[in-house]
Amino acid sequence: MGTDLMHTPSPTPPLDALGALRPATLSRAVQAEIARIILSGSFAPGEKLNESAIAERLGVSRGPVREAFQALHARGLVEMVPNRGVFVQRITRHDAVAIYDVRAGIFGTACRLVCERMTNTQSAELNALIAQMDVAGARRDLEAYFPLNIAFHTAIVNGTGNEVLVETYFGLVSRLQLFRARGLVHGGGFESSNIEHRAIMAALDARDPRAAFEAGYTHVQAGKARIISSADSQQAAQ
Amino acid sequence: MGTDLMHTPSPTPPLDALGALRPATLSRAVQAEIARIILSGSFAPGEKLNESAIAERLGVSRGPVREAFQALHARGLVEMVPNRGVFVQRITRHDAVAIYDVRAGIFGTACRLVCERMTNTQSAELNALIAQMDVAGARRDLEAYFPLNIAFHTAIVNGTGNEVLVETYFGLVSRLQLFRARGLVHGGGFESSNIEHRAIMAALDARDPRAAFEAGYTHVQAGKARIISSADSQQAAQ
DNA sequence: AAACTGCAAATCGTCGACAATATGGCAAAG
DNA sequence: CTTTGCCATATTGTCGACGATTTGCAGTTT
Repeated sequence: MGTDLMHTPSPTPPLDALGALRPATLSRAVQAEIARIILSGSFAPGEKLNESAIAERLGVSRGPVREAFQALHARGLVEMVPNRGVFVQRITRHDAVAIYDVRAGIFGTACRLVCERMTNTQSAELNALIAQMDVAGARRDLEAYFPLNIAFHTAIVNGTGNEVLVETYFGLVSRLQLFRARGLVHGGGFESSNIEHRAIMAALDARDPRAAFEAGYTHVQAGKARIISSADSQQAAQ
Repeated sequence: MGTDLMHTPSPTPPLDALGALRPATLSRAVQAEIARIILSGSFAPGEKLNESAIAERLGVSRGPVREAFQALHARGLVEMVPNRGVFVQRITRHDAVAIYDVRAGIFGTACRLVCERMTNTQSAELNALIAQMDVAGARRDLEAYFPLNIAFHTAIVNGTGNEVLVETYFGLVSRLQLFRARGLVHGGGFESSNIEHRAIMAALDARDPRAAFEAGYTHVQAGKARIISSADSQQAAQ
């Protein structure tokens, strides 16, 4: 009787108001936990993740762990080989370059989109962050500069109001954390970084979408160059 | 003994040469099948997908179906509500606009990246496709024009050699198919479309990356305007 | 000594069953 | 007649177990 899956007249649309916020389901919790561990760098890249071991460690069955693996694979954090298992995604320099190029395009696009709908409040917020970064930069206070830098980028990306863009952008950032987790010093040249932030801000305040894209794109590309060269030197020194 | 998952010395790197090409695992096959059915438009948007029913129909257990659902959720094709089930993703006009904006940024970036490393062979291939589209356009032969149009875009995206960009782009395209599957006539104004293709080509041949981005971005934005207005008129007529 | 073959252990893929949660209908109260 | 609470049903979430595939080792052969 109920197996006619072709013509169910869609009785109840989901209409999930008030969003699914909490990890009510166990799989979600497992996924969040494994993602946290991976991004913290506790697993070596390419390391095998044993289903049974993780299930036992988390006190759950293998089912939720397998579902969590699927989600992590979609996020690009693990690699799945049939009949072999899942491995922490191995990010080569080549991969990192590819991710950065896409991120540059996405972030530039975010700048462009924000430029077309920016409110005075948003502009003030961004300017305030730049000012704070100037202060932190003058003090060479990396611990203060770094979260401000992230907040600046996040404000622009979220400012688009484009949920797809937000998801795509942070997905790429997650994968790059996988690269940074190799023990990368990511401090080099943050003096020039805030100069680029001001260039973005200038294009935004000028309401020039094309210049905004260009400034955002260039900024990420510059960041790519800094990170990649840093990784190369570290790799050579190793 | 074997439960120490923190310090396995990563004995065998995956190194999956010769790639995982075919759905050796059952879950992959199930995922591919469900994705095919969804993208074919056989399911109404927002329709509930019953695990047991699909499992029985495909002759498998519920496990592989659940894993397939996870993957489909990551691809943005279904929505998962805890303790309620999974539903075919409902794409509103607002969502479609958001996806198109991101796709525009990605495709523009693809044009820019291709521009920086384009070979003569690639240029010739793209020009050939444009010529063929001219022929099909003159004949008003939509059946011939459409696959050529897809081939043109695909050639540019693949031409970047950036695997992350390729995945991201086609992921967005999949979601848009979900929007088109609502029974959208997507033929409107393909005369202007090939003019835009020539603009992209001109920027590529001129080796002007910024112009290439702009041409690609504008092209997708124009396509967005065509589809969205078409959807609006159809929705109004309904 | 090196390489190949076969076996045994481990791990993944899949399955059926039980428990928890949501859905829809029915009855009773207002 | 409407509304509210309860209960039967259906469906999802989770679990433990069985079969299939891979891996590593031991023994044998050239």
